[in-house]
Amino acid sequence: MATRARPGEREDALSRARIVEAAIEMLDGGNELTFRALAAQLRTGPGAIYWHVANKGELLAAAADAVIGEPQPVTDDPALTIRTAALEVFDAIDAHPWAGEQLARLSSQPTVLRIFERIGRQVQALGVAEAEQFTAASALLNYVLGVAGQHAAQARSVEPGTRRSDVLRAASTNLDPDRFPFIRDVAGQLREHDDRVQFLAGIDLILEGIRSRLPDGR
Amino acid sequence: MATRARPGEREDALSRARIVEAAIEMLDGGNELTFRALAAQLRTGPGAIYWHVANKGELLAAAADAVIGEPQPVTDDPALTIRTAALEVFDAIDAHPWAGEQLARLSSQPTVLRIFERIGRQVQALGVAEAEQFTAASALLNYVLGVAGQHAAQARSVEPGTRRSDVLRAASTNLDPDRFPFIRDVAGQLREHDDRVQFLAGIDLILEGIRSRLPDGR
DNA sequence: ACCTGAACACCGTTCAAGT
DNA sequence: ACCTGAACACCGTTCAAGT
Repeated sequence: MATRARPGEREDALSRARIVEAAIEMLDGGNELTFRALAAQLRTGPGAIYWHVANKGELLAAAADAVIGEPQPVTDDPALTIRTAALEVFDAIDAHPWAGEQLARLSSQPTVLRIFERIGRQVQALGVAEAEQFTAASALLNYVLGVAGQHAAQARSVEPGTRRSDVLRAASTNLDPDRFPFIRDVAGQLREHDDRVQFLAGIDLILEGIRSRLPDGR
Repeated sequence: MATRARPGEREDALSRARIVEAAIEMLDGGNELTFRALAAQLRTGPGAIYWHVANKGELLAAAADAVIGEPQPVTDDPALTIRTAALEVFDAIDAHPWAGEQLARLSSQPTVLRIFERIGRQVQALGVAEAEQFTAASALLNYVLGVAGQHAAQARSVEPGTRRSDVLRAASTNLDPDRFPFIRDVAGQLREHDDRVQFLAGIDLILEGIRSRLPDGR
């Protein structure tokens, strides 16, 4: 049996890490995650995976968690750190849209809590009053998760690389302009648009809301 | 055959409206939407449904759309209208968490575009500069969709009626306090918390960010 | 302890056949 | 035009049996 073993690639035993890695590869390839296909890829039976992973949901969560990554070091500018953290998440879901879908449908899972923690600490560093910290951090988190979900939805429905503004412009063409005047207007304005820049603009807007409530100025 | 026909309830022919209605009933009951179960409920075969609905995704989208509802009349206070519109969405996803999941994973679908349009028009009415309108409306929309997804995720994983703050407090107990100091802090502060009030506080925070950029003062 | 793969209990969807 | 329901091509998950 000619198993094409690439040089330096030992035929490791099955492990949670290898399973998650193979799952990520599969999802990144645009394929649906299936225990049968995954087992075939790992040259084993579907039952073997269940020794290392409880079920499909856990595997998807683990794959998303692996792809979101560990936090970057903080800077001494809390707002900058928040922007950086948010962009990290954006870049991760941009590279792995399926992870964006997971993020949006996971609640209080380690991955989301880690993002929340990271944002929350910087909210504290900004000097937000105790009573407002939860609101501020939640607003940022929910915005990020909302974008994650929309980004994933788009990746599913259009060709990769299509910008949100293009989708919106296309959608607005099919819309009754009398019922959707705003979308018509705004779609026209959106000539040059970068989803990443747009995402950051939203973060900055929320940060401005947070700042305007700060006890002392800035 | 004793079909228990309630008085005044004619045994209508199958229709898209009846199918969507039955689907909503099924989802509200906490059951998974299945073509077989739905067909049984409608006393027909699964194939019959396909004459009126293209596939499961379309049916879920139609059910979510039906449940989000038509916009309320606008007031002459744009901020108030935005708050009202946001609360309408929150109340709908609170009553039908499965619809929240759909919202979060649908992009540029009529339902989401309708919410976006509603928000966007009020953003214009607030006097936001043209170049900022898309950012402002997107920030609000993505926040709403993020909450929708989280709310749905929670409804799936805990008993109905559990508040986000309780989930967070429970989660924080299992968390390493050294790695999650913020969540630990904030979970402690969250004694009396209403998810609906909390949701609105986030909307107000973003609105404040929008206002702080207004050309003229308020 | 870990792996195998057949088997179980489902799915969404199609389609020939009916009315 | 609309409905029926068997059939197709899958799923996730379990579990007896192996090593």
